[in-house]
Amino acid sequence: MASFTQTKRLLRYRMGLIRLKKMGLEKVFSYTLGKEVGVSAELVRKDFSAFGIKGHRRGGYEVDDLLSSLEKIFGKDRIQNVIVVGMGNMGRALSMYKGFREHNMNVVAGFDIDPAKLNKKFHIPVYSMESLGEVIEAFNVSVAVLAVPEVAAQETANQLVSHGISGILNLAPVLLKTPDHVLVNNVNLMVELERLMYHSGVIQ
Amino acid sequence: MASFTQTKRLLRYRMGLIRLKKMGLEKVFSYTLGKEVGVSAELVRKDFSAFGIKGHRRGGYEVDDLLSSLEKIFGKDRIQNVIVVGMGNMGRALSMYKGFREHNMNVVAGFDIDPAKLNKKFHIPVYSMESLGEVIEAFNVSVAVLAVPEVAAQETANQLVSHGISGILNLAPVLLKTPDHVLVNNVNLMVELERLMYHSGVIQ
DNA sequence: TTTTTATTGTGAAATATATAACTATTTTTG
DNA sequence: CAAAAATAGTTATATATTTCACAATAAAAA
Ligand SMILES: NC(=O)c1ccc[n+]([C@@H]2O[C@H](COP(=O)([O-])OP(=O)(O)OC[C@H]3O[C@@H](n4cnc5c(N)ncnc54)[C@H](O)[C@@H]3O)[C@@H](O)[C@H]2O)c1
Ligand SMILES: NC(=O)c1ccc[n+]([C@@H]2O[C@H](COP(=O)([O-])OP(=O)(O)OC[C@H]3O[C@@H](n4cnc5c(N)ncnc54)[C@H](O)[C@@H]3O)[C@@H](O)[C@H]2O)c1
Repeated sequence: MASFTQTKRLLRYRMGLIRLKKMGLEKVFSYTLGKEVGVSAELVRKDFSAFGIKGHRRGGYEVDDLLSSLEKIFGKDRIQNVIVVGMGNMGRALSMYKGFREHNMNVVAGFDIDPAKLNKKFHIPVYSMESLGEVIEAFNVSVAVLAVPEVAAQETANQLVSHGISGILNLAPVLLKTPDHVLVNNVNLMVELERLMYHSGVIQ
Repeated sequence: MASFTQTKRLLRYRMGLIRLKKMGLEKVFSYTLGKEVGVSAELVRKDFSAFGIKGHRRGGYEVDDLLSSLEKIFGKDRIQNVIVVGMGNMGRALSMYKGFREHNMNVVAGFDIDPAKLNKKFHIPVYSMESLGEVIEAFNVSVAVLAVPEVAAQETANQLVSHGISGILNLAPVLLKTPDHVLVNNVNLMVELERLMYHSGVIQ
């Protein structure tokens, strides 16, 4: 299977292609797309080649063909259901984000331990943690976004795993211990900001 | 200078060490810390070695020494001021996040183009874009978080650059064109979720 | 005190990732 | 129609990153 980094690029090509298509482009060259997403032309071609995506020599790639190939690779013909656990500042922001829906990811429900956060009339329904199993089954959910405080992250992850979740997008700044069949993708915004400061020369 | 990936690890060591210290640890071994943050023991040692951080043969590393070394490297003895541009769902969540302050990053102000979002009584003051230069200068800000819609991202980034910002944490799913002296760190949460789905075997 | 053990520090090897250089093919031009 | 130009596809090379292997050394045990 593709590497994690390569997958990231392919998904960015897809986003870039959607933009280019909106601007009226019907075909792209490797360097056009590369420039759009910040990747060298050679790497664009290599990535496509690795996935068996063909262009036309001297003619570039058909935008629609590329998009449908990528759509197939990433299962974008179907809608993927997702849940958000922890409906605080971050969880609410994510649950209201329109971008997910536009890319066929559907946040079907939120969960929280705090009774004050439970709300059936919110943008999406927010349930107590007891309903986790039920909702996961009903909506055939296998991926969850974890947005609970650091101290609760591991315990909550355990609950998710025990209810059959196999992918966690973890926003808490802590490493989760999970079984091998569960994949965790950590996004640590503090670290992202801190290293930006360091490398942009703000420090010292 | 260190690579971007290495810096990320060092910052995660720091967070892990803070946790371990809270749990009462006074010294750590490379494999203890490695386990805490998900890095091999060898790499932990190499990273420290690369920054001239010394441990004790057979005695591990002193937690306090490590933390103060890392604090020095990342300028954590001073408070770094940050602004958030785009006070929508994501911008507001970030501006209210306590974690930044706990790690000596201070979100001093928010900015928005929408008059309805302007508010001096919010958790942080929210200004119109006209005040950008003034606030950046007053608080000596060099790093900004960009949380405006995709279509406005490039234009807004240009404004930031023209006011002297040299680091941008970009949350919009688009590549920004900036001069060489400006560093952009892109965090694309959609791509992070999509590739989690792909690699966790949800797709197909 | 000597031996054993545990752990750091680091050079060598392996692996992964990206770039460069080249070939093949198609289109365009003269 | 032949030559030139442009671009995909691919192989070779370079660079970056991680792991392996082990010497050095300090602490603990005998
Ligand atoms: N807000 C941000 O901008 C931001 C930035 C970077 C990282 N993060 C991380 O994202 C996570 C969420 O941050 P936040 O600012 O939204 O926090 P928050 O405190 O606003 O919200 C956390 C929510 O989780 C709920 N919760 C607590 N324990 C729970 C449990 N055991 N089970 C289910 N729900 C539980 C709380 O009731 C609350 O609603 C944290 O780990 C934080 O470190 C947030
Ligand atoms: N909300 C999320 O969970 C989420 C997730 C992933 C990515 N993002 C990205 O983060 C960015 C912000 O998302 P959001 O959900 O907060 O959007 P939002 O629409 O809720 O907020 C955007 C804010 O930016 C302001 N704005 C618009 N144009 C501006 C301009 N030219 N200058 C200054 N301010 C301007 C708007 O008034 C609004 O307040 C988007 O690029 C989005 O794609 C958001």
